[in-house]
Amino acid sequence: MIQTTDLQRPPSPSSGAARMEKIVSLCKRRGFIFQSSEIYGGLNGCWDYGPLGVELKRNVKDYWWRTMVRERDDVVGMDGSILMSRAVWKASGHEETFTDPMVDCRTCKARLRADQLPEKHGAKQCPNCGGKDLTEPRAFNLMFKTFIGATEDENSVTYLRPETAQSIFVQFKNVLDTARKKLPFGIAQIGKAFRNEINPRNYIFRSREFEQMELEYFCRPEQGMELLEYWKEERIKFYEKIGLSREKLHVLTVPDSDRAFYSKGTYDIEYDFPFGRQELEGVAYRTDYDLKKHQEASGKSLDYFDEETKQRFIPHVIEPSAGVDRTVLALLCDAYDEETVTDEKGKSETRIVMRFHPRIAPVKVGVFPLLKNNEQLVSKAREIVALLRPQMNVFYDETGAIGRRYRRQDEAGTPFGLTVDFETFGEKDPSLSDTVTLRERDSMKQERVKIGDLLQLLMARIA
RNA sequence: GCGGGUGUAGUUCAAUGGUAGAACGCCAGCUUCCCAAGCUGGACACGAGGGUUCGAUUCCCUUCACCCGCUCCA
Repeated sequence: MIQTTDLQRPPSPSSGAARMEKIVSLCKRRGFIFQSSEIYGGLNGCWDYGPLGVELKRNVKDYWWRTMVRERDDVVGMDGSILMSRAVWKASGHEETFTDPMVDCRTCKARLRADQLPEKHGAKQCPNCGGKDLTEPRAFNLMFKTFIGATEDENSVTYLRPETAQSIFVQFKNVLDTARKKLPFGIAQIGKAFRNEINPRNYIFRSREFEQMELEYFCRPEQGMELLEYWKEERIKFYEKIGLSREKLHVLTVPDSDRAFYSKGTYDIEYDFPFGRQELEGVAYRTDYDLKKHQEASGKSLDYFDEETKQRFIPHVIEPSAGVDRTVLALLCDAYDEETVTDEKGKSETRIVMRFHPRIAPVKVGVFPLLKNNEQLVSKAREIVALLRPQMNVFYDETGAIGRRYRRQDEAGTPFGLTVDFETFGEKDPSLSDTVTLRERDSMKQERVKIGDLLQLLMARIA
């Protein structure tokens, strides 16, 4: 059998490592992402966003919020605290599930629950290989434990939230009472969550502090499966609209055996990262599990009364839960491109371009006076910056040759560049007065545009 | 957490048991400069701690971080 190139096949992790290194290097060099606490040697699993990274990330969150909350009648937002009563985590099952003492078998490397190890002749034994060389048991909980108040005792314990979802469930009644929504409706939230991962890996993909964009969409039980499909489709559209390649997006139907016991169906939306195909978002049908748990534990009714049918029941919920940082990483990986450009003299070089969709690009337009030592050029360029700045993120740059400034913006992923030159003042051709060069990032093509038309033209291309 | 690898400027690399070089990038200046041009000048690095040594960026130990493979992964 002849092996052919399969374009659908995810990239192999080995070839992806080199690509990831380039992306990581660019992110540092251009100010997208830095290692947390870097001057002290770094902190495992934590990352900081620099000037460009924070703009990119903010654009992702803003677009999510706009399309998931503001442009919909049936979704409202909230912003919960990161610290919550320990009772929340007891009720949700998080505290119990993740406090098992674990041991490692040094022989076969298996990780085992210390309380479930078989004993032989008084010694604990590995059920996999029979080995007796085991590490000391360690309490292993993915939640970061902390203490509230002055005393550090058992009564003051709580955790940093490992997911944002619980504050939505816990505030379900308050939102229902104040937002005057009828089923089906959703509550959305964007916020930080924390998990003490054993082994953070793959740059910002799995980190210990991360941000989630979650929607809990409440419905009648009989609507659940249909809405699960609906949200899966909506969420794929979202990733396409922020510019991710459709062919790198995949939907995994999570098999019954891998699903949480309370879930009646889960889809994972995956992306082909350079290090392999990995989850961006889970869309899970969580039934009435969460609200029921909190109703039981708190003793407060969390049911819904349907005026039309006179029925009282606990709503079911569909949860599209997306990772912000993972989405940013996917955008960075998708946008990164190298191309060979050859100038008139036949000299070839590599151009690195971040081909972000203009909608999420950190900077929308760069404005450049052709020369910085010419008062006329500089002040006109400043005027254009002032004109555009109220509507979009503009970057002004006057240092170095014009080509250099274009290339800098290529690496930042800025889709448009505007250059003020002597033609702007109609020196040679009066018909060109009050026009500037508009340079397009991806094609490097240039066109001449009237300053008066700039705002409208750029807004149309960015939207 | 286990095994392997790697830590030198912003980035990519070099050299060395005797106080670190380059390229690109960055900053300043000159040039009616449209795709990283040229010239001049400039700033910036041995991840951290300990040990051996007269002397350690170099050798050893520890630690931190990153990468790869396991493991883990609501």
